[in-house]
Amino acid sequence: MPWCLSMSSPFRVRFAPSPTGYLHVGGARTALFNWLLARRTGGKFILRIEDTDQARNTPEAMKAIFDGLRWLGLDWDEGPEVGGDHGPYFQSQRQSIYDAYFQKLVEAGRTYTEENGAVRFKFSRQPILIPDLVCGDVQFAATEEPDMTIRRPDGSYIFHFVNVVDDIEMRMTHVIRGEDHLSNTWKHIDLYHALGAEPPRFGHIPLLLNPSGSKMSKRDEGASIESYIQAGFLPQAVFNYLCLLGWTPKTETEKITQEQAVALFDVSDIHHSNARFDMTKCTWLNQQHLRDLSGAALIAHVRPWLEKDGLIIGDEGYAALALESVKEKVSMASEFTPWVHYFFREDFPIEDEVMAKLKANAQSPALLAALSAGLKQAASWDEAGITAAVTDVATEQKVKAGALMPLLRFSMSGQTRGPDVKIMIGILGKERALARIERLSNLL
RNA sequence: GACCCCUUCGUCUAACGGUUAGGACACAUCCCUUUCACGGAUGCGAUACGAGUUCGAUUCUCGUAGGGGUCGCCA
Repeated sequence: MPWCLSMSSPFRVRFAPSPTGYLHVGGARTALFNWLLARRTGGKFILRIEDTDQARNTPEAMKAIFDGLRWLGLDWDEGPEVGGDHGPYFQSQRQSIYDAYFQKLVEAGRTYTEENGAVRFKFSRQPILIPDLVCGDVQFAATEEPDMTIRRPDGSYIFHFVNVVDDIEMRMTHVIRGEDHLSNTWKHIDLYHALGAEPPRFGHIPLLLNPSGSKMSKRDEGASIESYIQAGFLPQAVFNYLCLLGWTPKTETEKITQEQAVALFDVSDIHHSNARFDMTKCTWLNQQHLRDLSGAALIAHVRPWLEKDGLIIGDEGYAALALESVKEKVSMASEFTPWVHYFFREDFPIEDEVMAKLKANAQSPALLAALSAGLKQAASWDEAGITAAVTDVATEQKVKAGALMPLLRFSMSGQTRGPDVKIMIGILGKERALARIERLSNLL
């Protein structure tokens, strides 16, 4: 049994972003691991907005955080738009709480005021041990750093202070965060002790690096969650890929569902070293998940991109067949259009390559005419009936059936790539198929 | 500069003292095939370096090098 299930009190973990940009992929993964821990243990996942820096906060950034987390399926049990017993969940609304805790520190004699009014916290200057869930015991010697400022001259508080106060007030039991915080954690523990509180269990997860090995920055491909939404990724695929960066589920395949991740997650399995981001593998995983979609779900996922490209989905049953016929050939929602556009319009272009191939063979017009006549006689308009009709034409024209297939493909789609020809013809229907052979013949 | 974390194929990783160091992505070749893809097969390819402990180190210890992080009146 994982260590986490043997503990009695319910876990309380949080994600505490500051709304100063977009939702960063590294932050999303931190949120993901916290969420997994909560869901795995039946605990609570809390969202807290650290918006103490009024100058840099934006409503857009706040929306990006909410949208991004929800898109990934990381729902929070307490926090903005949800509520909870430990609110408010915006630091900008918790000034009085901070004032009260600050007073405790003053009374304990652990503060002093600078000439300009800023207030510093007196470090205990004792060695401090961090029993880290991921890194193990990390020992910091008594510090020689200057005491830490916790309150500005204007009365507002610094990150380290509000972060600790909120984690105490919100009853956090575990803090899973990026390893970039490890070097400051002893300061937080010092604060917990000064406030007479028991520190939570810490777990510092490795950082996400870009392909060249440095910390993911704003400009790096895939840095914002929004970019995945816009690129046509499936949230379950991005969720899956993020799981794989820093953690290995003990499964046969790397493709896992959210449910599997929840069932298998264990903090003690989190890796110790940083991981580089690989968009190619993320894309591959998207393809794997895309194949699981069908019918209405597939249409819902792809529709925005088809409509953006001017294609109109009429009958959903027809559209589902069209999309399913090519879903294994693409890896992203944004890639469907060139594979399916001819299903949704009659005026599709005929590629130059197609015309060249047709004109290179003097038999093309005769074969097209024969196919038209043969298909008109097809006993049934399904794969078997179409196959039989084409075979008959091939026999009669003394060619291999394989030689006729490209002609049909060209007629139906005007291009060289697409789904299986018989499937394609079946979906289009007899009337349209014959009309398209006619149309191509007239162009020769 | 001080302190902290890390180091297995190009990338993500498996191995918790004993394996011909395994898998996935990528790449290459082949098979399948009307196209593209999927699928299947094969190939390519790694324990940073140096000591030590041990019968035996990818695994434990130390050193070196390299990478990352922290040291704000940012979060």
